[in-house]
Amino acid sequence: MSTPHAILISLLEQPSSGYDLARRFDRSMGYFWRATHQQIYRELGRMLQQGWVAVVGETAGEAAASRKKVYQVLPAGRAEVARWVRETVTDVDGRNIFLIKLRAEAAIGPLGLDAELARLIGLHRERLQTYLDIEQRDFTPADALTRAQRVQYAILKGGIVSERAWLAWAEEVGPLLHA
Amino acid sequence: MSTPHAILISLLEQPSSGYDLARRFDRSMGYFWRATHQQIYRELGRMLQQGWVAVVGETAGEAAASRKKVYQVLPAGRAEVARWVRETVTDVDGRNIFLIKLRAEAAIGPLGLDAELARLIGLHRERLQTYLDIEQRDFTPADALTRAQRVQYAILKGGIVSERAWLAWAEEVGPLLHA
DNA sequence: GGTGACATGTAACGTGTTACATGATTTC
DNA sequence: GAAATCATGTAACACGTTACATGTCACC
Repeated sequence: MSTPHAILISLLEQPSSGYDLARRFDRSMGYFWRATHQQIYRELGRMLQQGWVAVVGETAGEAAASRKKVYQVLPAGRAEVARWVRETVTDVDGRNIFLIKLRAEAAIGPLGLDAELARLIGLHRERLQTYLDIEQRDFTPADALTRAQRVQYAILKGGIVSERAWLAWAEEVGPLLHA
Repeated sequence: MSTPHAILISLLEQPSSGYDLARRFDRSMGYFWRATHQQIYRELGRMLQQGWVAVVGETAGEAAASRKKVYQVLPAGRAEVARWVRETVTDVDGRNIFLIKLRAEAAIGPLGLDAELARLIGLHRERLQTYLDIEQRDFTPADALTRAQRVQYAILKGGIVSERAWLAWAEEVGPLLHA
C-alpha cells in the first residue's frame, strides 16, 4: 500500500498528469520506487474517487475531453500522507518506503520522522549483529574454507556491507530530522 | 519469476518438505528473499507437474497420506537452475536475484557467473555516476541549501552510499567466480 | 486430554505486469 | 503526410498476501 502514497508525494512536489508521473517514476522517483503508467492511472482513478486528488481546471468542460489532465493533491490527500508517514513500519525492508517518507518530509515537512528512523536503525543493528554472529560461527577462521563456503561467506558479506552502509547513512540523516 | 528458482536452489542445498522450506525462507534465505508457505506449496505443486522436483520415497503408497513430503530436485530442475543462472538480468535492482544465483554457485557451481557480475557492475557504476552528476548539479556547494534541499540531498546520499557499498563488495566477489 | 509445534493445503483478494487499444499533437 | 512522442485508458494474467481450514504428532 505504498504506491498511492508515492504518487501523492510526487504530486505534492509538482501537480502533474498521469503521463508526467509515469515519466517521473522512470527517473528520479524510479531510483527507489517503481510504477508503470497502468498502475498510476489505476491509482489516480481511485484517489479521485476517495477525494485525495482532483483534476485542475475542469472548467473547460466537455471540450477538454481526451486531453491532458493535471492532478493536484486535496487537503484529504495531504492528511493521508501525514498519517501514513507516521505509520510504523516494523519491516526491515522498509528502506525504500522510508526514502519516500523522507521525500514527503522534504516537500511538506517536518513530519516527525525521528521515531521511525530510530526504529529502523534498531532493526538494522539487530540484523547486522545476526550477520556478524553467523560470520563468527561459520566462517572463522577465514582460511580453511571450501570453495562453496567462500561463496556463502561472500553472500553474507554482501549483507554485512549493506547493513553497515545503511546504518552509517542513517546516523548522518538523524540530525536533519530533529531540526 | 525468481521464487521457484529460489526454492529449487534451497532444495539443491538440502531436500526438504514445504514446511521446512517455509521456515528456511524465514531465516537465512529470508534475509534476501521472502516467500510464504502458501507461495511455496503453490510453486512446489507446479514444479512437481513440470518434472523439476519429485517427492522422495513415495513407495509408502496411500498410507503416507497427509504426512511429511520431502522434495528433491530432478535433473530437469537442475538444468533449469543452470539455465536461469546464466540468464541476463538487465535490471539494476537484480541484486537480490544475483545473491540467489551466488547461492546456486555455492551449491552446484561453478556456473559461469563472471559475465553476469560484470554486467551488474557496469549498471551500478552508471547509476552511481548519475547520482554523482545530480550531486554536482543540484547540491554543490553544500552550504546555502534550504531545509528541503538538505533532505533531498540526504535521499540522494542514500543512493550513493548504497551503490558504493555494492560496488566495493562486487569487486571483492569477482575473483571467487573466475576460479 | 490439552497445548503447541508440525505439516499441508484452499480461497479470496490486491497489486503488479504485459498486452492491447485509441487518439491527439508535434516534428520532419 | 508519416513517424515519433504525448496522453489516457482497458483487459487478462501472474504473483504475493491474508484469512481460513484441516489434521498429526509430541509432550506435559
